[in-house]
Amino acid sequence: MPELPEVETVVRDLRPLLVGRTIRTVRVGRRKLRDAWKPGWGRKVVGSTVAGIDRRGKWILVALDEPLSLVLHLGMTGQLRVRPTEESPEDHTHLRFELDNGAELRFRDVRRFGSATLFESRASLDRHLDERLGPEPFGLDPEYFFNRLKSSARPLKAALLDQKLIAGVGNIYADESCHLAGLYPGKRSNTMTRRQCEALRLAVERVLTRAIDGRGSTIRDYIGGSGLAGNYQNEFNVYGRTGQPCPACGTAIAMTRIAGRSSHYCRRCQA
DNA sequence: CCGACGTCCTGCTAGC
DNA sequence: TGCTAGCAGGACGTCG
Repeated sequence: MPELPEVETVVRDLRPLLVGRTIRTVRVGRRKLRDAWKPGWGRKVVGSTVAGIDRRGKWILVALDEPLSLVLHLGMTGQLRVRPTEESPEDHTHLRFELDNGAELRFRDVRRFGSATLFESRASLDRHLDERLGPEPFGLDPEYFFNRLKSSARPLKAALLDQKLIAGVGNIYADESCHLAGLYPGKRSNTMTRRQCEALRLAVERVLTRAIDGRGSTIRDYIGGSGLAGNYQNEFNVYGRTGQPCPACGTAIAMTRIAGRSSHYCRRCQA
């Protein structure tokens, strides 16, 4: 579920609750996440103090005592929250990091597409991120964006979901960005003009910024690090609005399958 | 190399 | 009311 705005919200929510706290114990659930938490990591993490928490694309990076980093991905249904230790954990809670103040960080993920791993050097963390992620969408170089889009015949939708091209965009914000830019998500990316690339680049920035301002979007599972739901789902122009009127022109929003994902758009506004 | 598609997993719900 | 096929915000591997 969570795309960049949701991950950013989780990180901002958790920062004041985690930074400066020391990890006392780690408890691991039986069922495996996509990348299994390795036995032995718990021992390495205990006694570490959280130095910071940040985001890169949809990845959450928790800096511990040098050179350790806890790296989490929420997948489709991941939730990361701090709760009182005495409160019994919900089903599908896979990891619990007990802190030094009577609270614990909990990672819960119903579908288990998420992951939680420990990196033991700055170099290995950087390699992991560099192998998977392109630049962040904010302040993206227009020339880079244009060149990358021109070099591939895949649909725009596939390009926007490609984390190596831009980090952090997912299905919701790809659709919303295409609508704001007036571009059909199935349009071949190598048919884009410079002007269209620029419109798309700015649309992505604007949509993501507004979504962050709204604390992300809650469709079903998403909650922030403090347990609050997002609000941006109320601002959607196309996503999940099949058959409802386009806010710009009133035409019924259409839905189709592009790049293997449900894609929502306005036939009239987007070409 | 590229793009299309299947797969991982569980829970909810639309439709019968 | 009860059942089930299909779908869900992501990422990665495989196939042609």
